[in-house]
Amino acid sequence: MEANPTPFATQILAWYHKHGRKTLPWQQRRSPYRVWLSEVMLQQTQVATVIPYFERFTERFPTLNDLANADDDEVMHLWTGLGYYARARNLLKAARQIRDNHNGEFPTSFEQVVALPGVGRSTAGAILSLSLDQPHPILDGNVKRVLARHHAVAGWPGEKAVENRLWQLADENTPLGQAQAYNQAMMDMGAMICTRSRPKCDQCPVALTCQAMQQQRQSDYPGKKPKKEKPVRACFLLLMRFEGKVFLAKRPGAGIWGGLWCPPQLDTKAELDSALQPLKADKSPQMLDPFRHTFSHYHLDIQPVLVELGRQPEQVAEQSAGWFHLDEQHTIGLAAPTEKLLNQLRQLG
DNA sequence: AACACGGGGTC
DNA sequence: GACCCAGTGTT
Repeated sequence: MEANPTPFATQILAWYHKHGRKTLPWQQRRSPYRVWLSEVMLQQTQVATVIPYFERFTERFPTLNDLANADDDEVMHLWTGLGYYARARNLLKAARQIRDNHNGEFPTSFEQVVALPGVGRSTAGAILSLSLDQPHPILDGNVKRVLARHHAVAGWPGEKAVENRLWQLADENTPLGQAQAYNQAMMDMGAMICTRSRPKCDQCPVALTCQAMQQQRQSDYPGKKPKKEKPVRACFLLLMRFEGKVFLAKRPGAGIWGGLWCPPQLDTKAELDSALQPLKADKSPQMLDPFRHTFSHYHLDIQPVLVELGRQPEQVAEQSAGWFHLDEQHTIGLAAPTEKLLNQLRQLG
């Protein structure tokens, strides 16, 4: 960390004061709680997507304590569609830790913040610098791209050596007394100027010293992740409908769609058949349009199967499962494909 | 269809 | 530390 801004930081700060973003929702009524929530939502997710989620979330849970006392399903419900649902589970876990171990006050030391579930080095630095102007560097995807290009850091940032070099550059350039403005500036630079494709180098405040620009190799930095073939898996999702209600079961906390409500998933035709066997169906099961859902590490080809039931099976005893009215308000978390399927059912009538 | 995006968990 | 896991929007 530098007491005096480097020439690079000076240019970045000057650009920020003229062109940076200062009206994002989490930049208003700035607090560690609001910045933490925004930073967790912004992990893997773009600003434009996050804004409406952030607004809904903070309206429902204005304070850390409101979140700590929230119902799990309601938190997952407000996260529906954002993806990476472990983030929401960690968020709630962290809120309860703060309530129980820190008297409900958001911790202000780096060690305490980075110890919260779902908060790593970069997110902890962002929370403390953006909300309290503490001097910590950050290294999110935007900052990585700006630094990798400016200093021509070759290689994929997922490799430890590359990541270490980028952290070193981030640390060296973060000005001690202006970490808040500088870190926000670097994120804005990555989002607005030094974009992944077609960077706006003509508007860049540090173009003159940019190594990638000098080599005309902007698109070579940062290095790309080595690609692996994604395996394809397939499953059936069983949509049982009875009097406008559909059957959903809550998935276990670990694994895909953890903590979300989902129609029964059958991995083979045999499993599907035995699931259909005991049902009193009005008519034969109907195959809906199949579609592909891609996770970070595999493709899932989903064949939805709709069964209209003549009566409601007595599975009520089962915990964490139940019948949900398609046309009534609910406060449970759904994965994006589940939401899509329920909307299809509403359309089908 | 390929790509990008921080952190957790497990060994 | 090295490795695997996790969803969605953009390009």
